[in-house]
Amino acid sequence: MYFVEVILPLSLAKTFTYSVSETEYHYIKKGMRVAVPFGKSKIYTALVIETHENKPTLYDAKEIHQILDEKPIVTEIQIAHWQWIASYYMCAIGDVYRGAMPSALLLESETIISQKQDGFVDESLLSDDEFLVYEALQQQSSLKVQDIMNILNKKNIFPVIQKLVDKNILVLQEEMLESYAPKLVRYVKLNSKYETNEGLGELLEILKNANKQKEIVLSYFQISASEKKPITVKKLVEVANSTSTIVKALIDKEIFEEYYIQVDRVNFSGITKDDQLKLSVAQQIAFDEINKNFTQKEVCLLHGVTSSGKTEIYIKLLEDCIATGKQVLYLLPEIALTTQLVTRLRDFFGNKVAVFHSKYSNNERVEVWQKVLAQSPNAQIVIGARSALFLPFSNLGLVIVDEEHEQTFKQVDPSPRYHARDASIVLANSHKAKVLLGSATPSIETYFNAQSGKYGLVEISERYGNVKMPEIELVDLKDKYFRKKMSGHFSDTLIEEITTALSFGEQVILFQNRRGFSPVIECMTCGHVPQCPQCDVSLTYHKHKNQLRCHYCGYSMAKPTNCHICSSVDLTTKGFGTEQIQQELVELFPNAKIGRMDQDTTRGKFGFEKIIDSFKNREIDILVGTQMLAKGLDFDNVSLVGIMNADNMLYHPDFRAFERSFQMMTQVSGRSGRSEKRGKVVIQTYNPDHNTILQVVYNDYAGMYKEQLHERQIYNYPPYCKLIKLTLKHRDFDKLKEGSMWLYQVMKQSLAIPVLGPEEPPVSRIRNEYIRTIMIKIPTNQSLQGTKKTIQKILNSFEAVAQYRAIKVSVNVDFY
DNA sequence: AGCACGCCGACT
DNA sequence: GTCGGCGTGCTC
Repeated sequence: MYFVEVILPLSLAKTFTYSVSETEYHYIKKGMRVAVPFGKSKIYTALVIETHENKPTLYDAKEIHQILDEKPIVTEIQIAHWQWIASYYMCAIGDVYRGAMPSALLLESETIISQKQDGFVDESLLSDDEFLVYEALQQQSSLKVQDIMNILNKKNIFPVIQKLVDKNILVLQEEMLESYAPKLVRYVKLNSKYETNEGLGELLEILKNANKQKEIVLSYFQISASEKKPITVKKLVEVANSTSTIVKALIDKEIFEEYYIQVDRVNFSGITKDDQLKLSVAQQIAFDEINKNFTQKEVCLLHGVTSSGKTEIYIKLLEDCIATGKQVLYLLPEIALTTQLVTRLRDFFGNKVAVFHSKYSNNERVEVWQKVLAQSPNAQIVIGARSALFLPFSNLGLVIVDEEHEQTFKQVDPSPRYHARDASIVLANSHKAKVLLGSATPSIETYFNAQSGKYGLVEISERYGNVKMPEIELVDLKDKYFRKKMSGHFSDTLIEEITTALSFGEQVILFQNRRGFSPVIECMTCGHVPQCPQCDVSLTYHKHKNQLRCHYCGYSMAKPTNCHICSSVDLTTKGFGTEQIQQELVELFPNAKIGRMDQDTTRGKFGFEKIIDSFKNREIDILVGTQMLAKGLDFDNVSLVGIMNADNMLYHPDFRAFERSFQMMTQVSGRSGRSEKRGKVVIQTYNPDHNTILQVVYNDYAGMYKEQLHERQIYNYPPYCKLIKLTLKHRDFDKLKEGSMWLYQVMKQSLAIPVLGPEEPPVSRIRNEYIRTIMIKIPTNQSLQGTKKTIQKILNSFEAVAQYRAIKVSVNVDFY
C-alpha cells in the first residue's frame, strides 16, 4: 500500500492522502503535480509534498487520477517556505499553493455535457428546460456547465441535467483543460522534390496560371538566397505582400511543407551596452560597506536620499552575485516601475534578466517559472513584483527589495496576506542568501531593526552628481484664504512658481492625495450627499463620464439633476480630486499641456507607461497625479513639485499616518531637481508648524524616526509589538455585532494581552456586508507562535458556535 | 471552492 | 402538493 500527501489549491488547511500504485510510488517525487479526484465530481491539480506507506485508518484513500509532471516543478525549499507563510500569516496551505503557482499550472476539470450516441429521444417527454438543452446539443456536440446556465438563464441547472442523464439522453465527462500552450511559430519549406532544377521547371509549369502563388514561391527563393535561415510564414507573406490563405493553398498542393518551432515568449534579444559602470565616491563607499555588512549580517538596509543613485549600487551587487553563478531576485513595489528598470538592467545583463509580475499573461508566467526552475542563465536575474518571490529558485544568492517601505509589498486580498519583504527575508535565509533593502524613507520597523543591529545599515546622504536636495517652501493655506490669495486650490505662490518653471521650459508635477479627497455631490438645500446603496460611503463624482461611482463595489449611477431627498436642483461638488485640479489648471495656464495620472487614466496594460513616456518626452508640461507619482520614477527635467494639500494624509486614523505622510511627501519632493539646477517644492498646508511637515522640509528622517518611535513605544505599537487584525463580515448587523463581541470577549479572556475592539471601521459596510474589526497586540516578549496557535483555537471554537458560523472571519497578520 | 443534503416559503 | 431558495457540512 502506497500513499501520497498532497496540497489542494483550495482554501483548506489540511493535506489529503491518496493511494498510488507501486510503480507510481517509485516514480513520484515531492514537488510533482498529480491530478486527483476531489469531492463528488471535480478533478484538481494537487501538489505532492510527501510519499509514505501509512494507510489512513478513518477513510479509504482515493486513487490519484494521473501524474502531471516528469520532474518536480516545486522545490523542497519552496514547500517549506509555503508552510512557513501559512503558519506565520495564519492562512491555509492551499491558499499559499494557489497564490504561488502560475494559474496555468493549476489545471481544473470541467464538466462536459454531450448527447449519448445511440439513445432514442422522445421529444414529447421532455420538459421545456430539458428540451432547450437537447436542442442546443443538436447544434454543437458538447456543452459546458456555463453554456447551459446561459441557455436556461438560471443558476441551478443540475436537476435538469440529472433528469436528462436518467432518461439516457446525456452523458457527462470530466475534462482536464491544459491551459499552458507553448508558443509555436509556423515555418514553411519547399517540398524536396522541387529542389532540383527539373523540379523547379515542373513547379513553374504547375503555377503558370496561379500568379499569386507564383509570387509567393519566387519570394521564397529570394529570401532563402539572401539568408540561410528557416522561413516563417509571417515573413514570407510580408515579403511577397500576399496573404496566408495563398500560402495555405500551396501547402495543400504539397508544394510547401509546414512545420512549427516552439519559441520563448519571454526572451530578450537586444544588445547589451559595454559601458563600464562607474560608481561615484559615495556610491563606492556604500557598496564596500554593504559587502562588509554582508560578512556578518544576513540583511542590510541601504538608506540613501532620493536620487542618491541606489540603482547603480544594486547593479554592482548583481554583477558580483551572478558572477558566482547564483540567482538574484529583485523585488519592486509596482509593476509600472519594472519597465524603466528592466530597460536599464538589460543594458548591462542582456537576456540574463527575466521579468515576472501579474500583468504578464499566464503562458508567459509559466515560461519564467520553468526557466527559473531549470536554473536557466536566461533567468538568473528575476525582476518582479511581490509574487516573484514564489518562483522555484534553487540557488538564490541575493535578494534586493527596492523601495522597501512601500505598502504594496503586503498582499491584503486574497489570502495569503503575506508581506513580500518579510517573506523574502525568510526565503533568503533558507537559501543562505543575502538581502538588501533599499529606500530613501525606510519604514520605522526596518530602520528599528537596523538601529538595533539586527540588520546592517548603510547610509548615503548626498544626491548623485552633486545635485542639491530640493528647496522646500511651505504655503499657509489659512493665511492665503484669509488674504484672498487663492485661485481655486492654487495659492499665488504656487501659481508664480509654476509660471516660472514653464517659462524656463521645465516640467511640473502636482501631487494630490486621493484619500478623503474624492469629489462628492452635495445638495445646497438639505446637505444630502448621495450614498452607495450597498456600501457605507458617499459616491464620488467622475466628471468625464458625468456619473457617480462607488470606489468599493463599483456601483455607478448617472449624475442626478436634483436632490433625491428634497428635490432641490441646487447641487454642488465638494472635495477636489485630480480631475478638478486639471480643470483649474486649464483655466490658469491655457497654453500648457496638462496630463493626469490616476486610477482612471492608467487603466489598461500600458496606460501607466504611456503617460510616463509622454511626460519624459516632454509632451506634457504639468503632470497631475496621485500616489503613483511617489514611486521612484526618474524624470530629469522636473524643476517644481507642488503638493496641493498636505493635511489630509496627516490626519488619518492610523498609527502610521505621520510616517506615511513623511514618506509620501519626501518621495514626491524627490522627483524635483535631477540636473544641475536645484529643484523646488511647494507644499500647501493648513498646518505649516506641524512636526512631520517640518521634518519633510528639513529632510530630517532621523528626527521623524525618533519622534515616531517614541510614540510607538508610548502607545504600544510596532516595532514594540506585533499586530493581528481580525475582520468579521456578515449581512446581518445584529448577528455580526453579537458575534464580534463574543469573539472579542473570548480573545480578551484567554490571551492576557491587549485586545482592542470590536471596532466599526470608517467604512462599515461594503457590498451589503457589515464589517467589524478586532485588533490583537502581541508584545515582543511573548511567543508569537504560541499566541497564534491560541488565536487559531479560539477561531475554531468560534466556528463551532452554530449561530456565528456564517460570520466570515479573515485574519491579517502584520496588517500595516 | 464546489456540491449535495435538508429544511422552509411561493407557486400549479 | 412540488419547485426551488439558501443555510450547513464534507471533501482523502
